[in-house]
Amino acid sequence: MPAHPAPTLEDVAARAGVSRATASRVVNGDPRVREAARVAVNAAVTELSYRPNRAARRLVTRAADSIAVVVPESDERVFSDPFFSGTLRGVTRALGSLPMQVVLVMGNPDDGDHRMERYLRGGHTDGAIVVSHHQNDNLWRVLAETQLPSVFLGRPYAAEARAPYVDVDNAAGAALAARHLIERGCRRVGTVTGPLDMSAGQDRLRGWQETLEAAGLETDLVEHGDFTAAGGAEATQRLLERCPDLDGLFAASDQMAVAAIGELGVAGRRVPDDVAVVGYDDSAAATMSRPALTTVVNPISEMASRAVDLLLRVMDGEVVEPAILPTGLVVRESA
Amino acid sequence: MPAHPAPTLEDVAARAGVSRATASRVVNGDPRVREAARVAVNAAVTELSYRPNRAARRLVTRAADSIAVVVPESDERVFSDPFFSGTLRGVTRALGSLPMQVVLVMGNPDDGDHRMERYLRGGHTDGAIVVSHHQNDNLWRVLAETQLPSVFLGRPYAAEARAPYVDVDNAAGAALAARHLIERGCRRVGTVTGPLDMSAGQDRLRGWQETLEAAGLETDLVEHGDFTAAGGAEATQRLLERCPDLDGLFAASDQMAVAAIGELGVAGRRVPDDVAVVGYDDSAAATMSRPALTTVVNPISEMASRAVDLLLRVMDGEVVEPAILPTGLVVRESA
DNA sequence: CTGAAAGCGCTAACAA
DNA sequence: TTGTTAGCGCTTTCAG
Repeated sequence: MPAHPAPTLEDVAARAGVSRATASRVVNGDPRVREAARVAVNAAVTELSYRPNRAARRLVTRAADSIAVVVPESDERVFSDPFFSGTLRGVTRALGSLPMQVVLVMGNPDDGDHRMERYLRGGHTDGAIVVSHHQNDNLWRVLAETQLPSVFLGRPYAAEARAPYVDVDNAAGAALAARHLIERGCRRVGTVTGPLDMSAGQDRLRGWQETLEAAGLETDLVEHGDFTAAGGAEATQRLLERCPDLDGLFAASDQMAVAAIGELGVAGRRVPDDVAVVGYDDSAAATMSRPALTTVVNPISEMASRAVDLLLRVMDGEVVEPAILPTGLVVRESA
Repeated sequence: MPAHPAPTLEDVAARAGVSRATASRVVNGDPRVREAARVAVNAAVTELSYRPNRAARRLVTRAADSIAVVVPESDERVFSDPFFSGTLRGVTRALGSLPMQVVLVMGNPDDGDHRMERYLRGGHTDGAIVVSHHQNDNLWRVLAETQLPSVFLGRPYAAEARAPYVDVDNAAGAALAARHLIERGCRRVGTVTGPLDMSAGQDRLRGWQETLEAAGLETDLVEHGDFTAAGGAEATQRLLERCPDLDGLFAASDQMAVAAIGELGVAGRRVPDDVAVVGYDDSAAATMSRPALTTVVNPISEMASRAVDLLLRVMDGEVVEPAILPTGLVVRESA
């Protein structure tokens, strides 16, 4: 076995004929070093293929170096919903060139396996962004207890969770969708909701409901979905059974909206002529769908950058306020 | 600003009235401590909400604590192909309760952005598992230069890459598929390949080719795909144009096979009656597809555990041999 | 511009 | 069973 102990800064310094301090300066790009010394050190570094020991460096600089993106969902969900890839991408981008690792922590805390909680309590990361928080996942409690700097992407469900968050006004977004449907002339407007143990699911339902009520329409056409295509398809079927003369539909995610359009097609309804459909997210699927989806904008990557921004500040010990981002409606073909 | 400096083991020890060493023992679960001391220390830990400093611990134990799963693909790809979620899940499982972080490093090295290389060279992780390595991604070179312990999941394309890997015999798998098609009576057998800048793509093509040749059949019906559904659909269309009497099809991934079945349906062909289709991966999509997919088993999660196993040993300084896992064919409805 | 020296917080012999 | 004592490899004053 290569009993080669990894070369240390000491070795580099020796080889370059300078002190450890000077070697350190060169390695870290400190300008106050003579050219000759710099060259010598750099040469030694490559010859020895020296790599600084992160732990040692970190111990003294006290620099943070990893944040967790926490997603209390099965890895299956995580990898099939574009929402998560968008978030992860946004986080990565926002971190830019900061030398910080992003650790993706997935897992369903419901099914007895407490790996996520253990991980978070283990102090393996310097901060956390919680992405798809549900009513019962207790994440806010764990986070509060460990005092791990953290921010929620999406308002936490529990009011006790006094953690900073970034969100959009989901109710307002849903209201936009409902209003568009009503103004289009729809009178039997249904909705396929998101998970109701998430604030986004609740808020979107509420926005739809209040808008319909204000217009004097019935709000009984509610079917529960879970943001996934499969869930959306089933919910649409149920809606169609209950109300064959449905003429407008608000789905709380694009994935569900696309599935709904498929289901509607199977049932012989034309979109938007027979049933107008509005989705939520303005994901890639919205433009690729036939007909293209009218949908509410969910600024995922902005939310991700804001979350990173907040988190960095929390890690700095700052006290920050929640951020609410604006939303809007994109009108395409489906409504 | 909570100018609170984080409590150290020293503080805990003081509060518990023991020495730092004893406190350390308690924190690390060393059994050789008196019950009273243990209780006192634990109390102090919670009161002070003490969390060990990882950097300090690591500095002395020299224990590794994070490995990268490197995927030179766009995040879009990564999040839409079940192969990657399977791999990631397998890696996570195999790591079990080892206190090691898994860092997902994605990115397309082709498009000028060298973040991945920088990251790898930055020494941010203690090892790497490279998942979807392409001919030109130069990963093996970077890895060799940095001497970062690493293993490839899938044989590296470049012969110069003398890194350990785990793989299945992709050619044998493809041969299984081709033979099944031939024995079924197919005479005009086409294939939709994977990316040909990956060893898996190449090997599967070769296995198909050799088997057809051995049976005295034509091997001209080759269309290039890229493992994705969209790529598979397009390739199938081209195949159908070139050869309307196609009666057998081997697709190098389940995603492409499912897309092919869809495309075949659009073109008025019945599966398997008019065209028999065999996929590759035995992913979840294979059982959900209508008709259910006959497909070659790709033991993703076993490969992932083996990769972890090898990597751990490489990180220990051991020299390891590549591992080749067995494969097989699962016959369902599509062929 | 450079070097000497002082730790960062922790674990692991070694003694007691 | 416990405490004492050395560092782990690095950065950073502080003198020179």
